Amino acid sequence: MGTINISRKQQVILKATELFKIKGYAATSMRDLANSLGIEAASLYSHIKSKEEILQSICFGMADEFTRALNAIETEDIPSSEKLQKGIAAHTEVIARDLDASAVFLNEYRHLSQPFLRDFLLLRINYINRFKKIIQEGISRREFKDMDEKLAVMTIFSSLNWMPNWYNPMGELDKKELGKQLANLLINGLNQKPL
Amino acid sequence: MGTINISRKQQVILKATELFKIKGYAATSMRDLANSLGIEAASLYSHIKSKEEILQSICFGMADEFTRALNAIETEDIPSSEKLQKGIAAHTEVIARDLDASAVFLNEYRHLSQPFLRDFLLLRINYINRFKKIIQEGISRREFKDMDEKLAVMTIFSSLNWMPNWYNPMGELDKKELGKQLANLLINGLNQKPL
DNA sequence: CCTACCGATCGGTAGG
DNA sequence: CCTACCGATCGGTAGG
Repeated sequence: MGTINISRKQQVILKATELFKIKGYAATSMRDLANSLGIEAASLYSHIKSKEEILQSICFGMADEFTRALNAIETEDIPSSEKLQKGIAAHTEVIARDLDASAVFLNEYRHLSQPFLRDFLLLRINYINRFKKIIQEGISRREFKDMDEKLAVMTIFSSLNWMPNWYNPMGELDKKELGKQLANLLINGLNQKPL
Repeated sequence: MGTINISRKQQVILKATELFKIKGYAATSMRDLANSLGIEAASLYSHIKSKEEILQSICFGMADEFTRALNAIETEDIPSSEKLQKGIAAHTEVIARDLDASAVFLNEYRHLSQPFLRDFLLLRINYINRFKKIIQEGISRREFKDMDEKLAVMTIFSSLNWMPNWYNPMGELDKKELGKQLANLLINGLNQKPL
């Protein structure tokens, strides 16, 4: 339970996150993971209880990050478009901070066993509903156009959640700028504003 | 090679598509597939050569559908926003026509072995670049706002490609309306137009 | 962190 | 489409 053990466990989880992203959870074996850490497969089990425990810690850890990022924004008394813009920026920030873990969170959660899968899906639906409320509010205030709410919220999430598949943090677009441009594109569209 | 064999092979691929979507390619065993067809695992091999052959036929079949849907649109002499709107509608139509195969195409292609993976990725990058050109054209004509092109094209694709995760063809939003609303949201944004 | 090993399951073949 | 079976690999344990 000393510092060394804790740190080693984190190394294991970090490397597993990387492999789960690249190959997928099911196609990543404990031997793959052990090899890329330079140890034997059996040795992993002095750090973690099971393969799934790693997936659980990634999925629920990220769920917690997303949830907390939204907490501050939700109750502010500002226009819906500003609230949405801040929500998008917060979500983008969490993803950009850890692209590998985000990819696993987004694509591999389905390999959680019960009751973890059920719990995870509840957290996710709650989070989505909080964004949905912001959009509904904006529509009822006639700030946003009157459109299918599910389509609007899913379009926003999909745009944000595809990021791990293309965003290069070393590229010319930095995290802050990315969040701003994404929010602007979704709220104001691709077309030039009329003068 | 009679009609019965061909039809049975299609049944196998159809059921495999469904399972690959739900459980993922790696986590779906040939015994899972055989069981859900009511036969023994070994019997599958009189219809298909290997597990991966199924994945190949799904991935390359869908790639072909997407490519062909775009062909007619590209060369029309119309405003960029109209071209983009038609491209989005065509892409949406292909996805909505087969949500399961689309999900496999989008998420499971990475389990293709070489040289299939390489070929697949080439087809995909070509397709994305065709959309990118439409956007670049619109920006240079000052029809679209001046923004990061990669971000714009990735945002559009992500919105379209998330559909298999949420769209219910039995719901209140029909395919045509979906394509229209998606294109409208991406091109004009969520905000109300100023009067 | 290792050696040695477990029962279960994998994709696939032989032969009918 | 089946029975019978293959070698390889899986996640994980015992014991040190």
